[in-house]
Amino acid sequence: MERQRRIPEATVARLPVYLRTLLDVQTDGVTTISSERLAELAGVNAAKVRKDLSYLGSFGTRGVGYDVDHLLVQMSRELGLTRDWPVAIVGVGNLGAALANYGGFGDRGFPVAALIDADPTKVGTTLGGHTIRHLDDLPAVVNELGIAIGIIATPAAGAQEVADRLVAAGVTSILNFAPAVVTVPEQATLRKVDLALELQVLSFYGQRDSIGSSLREELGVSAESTNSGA
Amino acid sequence: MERQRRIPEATVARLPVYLRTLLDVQTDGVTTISSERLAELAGVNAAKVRKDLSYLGSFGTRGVGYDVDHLLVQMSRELGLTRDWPVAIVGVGNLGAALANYGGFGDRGFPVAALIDADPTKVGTTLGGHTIRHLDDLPAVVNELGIAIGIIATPAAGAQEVADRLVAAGVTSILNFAPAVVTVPEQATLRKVDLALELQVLSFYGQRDSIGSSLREELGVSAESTNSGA
DNA sequence: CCGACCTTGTTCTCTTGTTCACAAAGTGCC
DNA sequence: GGCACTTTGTGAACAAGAGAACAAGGTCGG
Repeated sequence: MERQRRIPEATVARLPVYLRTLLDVQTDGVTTISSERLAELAGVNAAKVRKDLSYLGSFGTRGVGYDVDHLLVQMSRELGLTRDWPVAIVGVGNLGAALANYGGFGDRGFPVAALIDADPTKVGTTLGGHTIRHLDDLPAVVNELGIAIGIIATPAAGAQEVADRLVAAGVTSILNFAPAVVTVPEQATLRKVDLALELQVLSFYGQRDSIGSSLREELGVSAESTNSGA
Repeated sequence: MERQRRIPEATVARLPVYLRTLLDVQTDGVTTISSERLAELAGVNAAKVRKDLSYLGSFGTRGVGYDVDHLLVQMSRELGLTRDWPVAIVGVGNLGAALANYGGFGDRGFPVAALIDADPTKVGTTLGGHTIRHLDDLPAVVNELGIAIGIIATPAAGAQEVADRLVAAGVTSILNFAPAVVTVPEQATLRKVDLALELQVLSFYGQRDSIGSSLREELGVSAESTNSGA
């Protein structure tokens, strides 16, 4: 009987939410948690929680719930959080600098290990304890520091080239902040954070609501409406 | 024959990508574009592009393609980008300050109109041309400045309260950067940007790849692997 | 004016994801 | 030890989304 190790993408994206929730309740001294409670705290459906957790092969106890510590161990292991993943930030402009200074990464297993930029006037300067290296040095930097994840924080125009260079240097996990469509070969994993997109989506639903409410004002009808996201 | 005005959520999230792509090609002087080409530039499937665009009721011309200008007008209208959406950033820490200074919002119809914080030592100070106001002033600020969108950039602990206050003040579009689960009433729209989550998802797939490649090394097999996101 | 060619719009099928509902399994009181 | 109660794990129904395929509609050269 072979282990069914194919975790759906949607589930993978929820595991970090469960993880964070579990860390919270663990801090509060909770040792056991039901799918119902976890669902409530994580903002999802209880059945979904159970199904998601079942992919981990992690067993809860019927009539009781899940052991928080055990679940955390399983989940951390599955997510690969038992080791550090050194991150390189490419593009030290406004956003890149903010990310470099953020600091919220290191304690969570994603230490910022390198800052990269293509601007010669920036190269050599220091930020948050790191000397900015030139984009051309990327392969060396990746090698020296064991970079596992690349964060693209360049303007849109440079994003694809940076992605290509990252992949060429052996970095197969990339997080793109640039407002541009970037593609990577199948071996690599790319995720994106797109501020403008998020705002425009909000605009879309906001407009709906506005139309709705002005209509409602006119008609004197009570509200009812859209929800999405989180 | 009633207009079929229900645009799927997945489509809504792609419209901004098409929009950006179309603006790019428009700059290059392109006046007509086929679904095939648009799909290539936007990194999606051509059939998906056609289906998405058909929701706009926007007609292309068979044998020719879509008129870029016309498509842009339709799309901007549908996304509600014909007006400005003043944004309030709540939480002027590292991230909040970076967002305030970013500036990439204003020119795209999302002017940062207010900065809010709960820390009395920050209130009254100026950043990027805005005086930081106290969280308690939120209702007044929203009213005065016509705030349409709230960005939560506080620590996790304060996020839910800020969301509640935003909604209470009449802001129904919220973008949450705090690493916390936040819920809003149905009338409101919430979207989230979760750095830690993205990195952990990359970690998950990265680990797979690593396992895969060490396995491949051992076995001398050629590569094949996971891709997700963008 | 016709025919070859192109590209859209849409239907159909398949896959992925969500939710319900319930049997199986364990706890703890009496 | 047995029984009432709780909660998991999962099968099955349902919903949403992706992609292939193709007919309908339009262009353009001759």
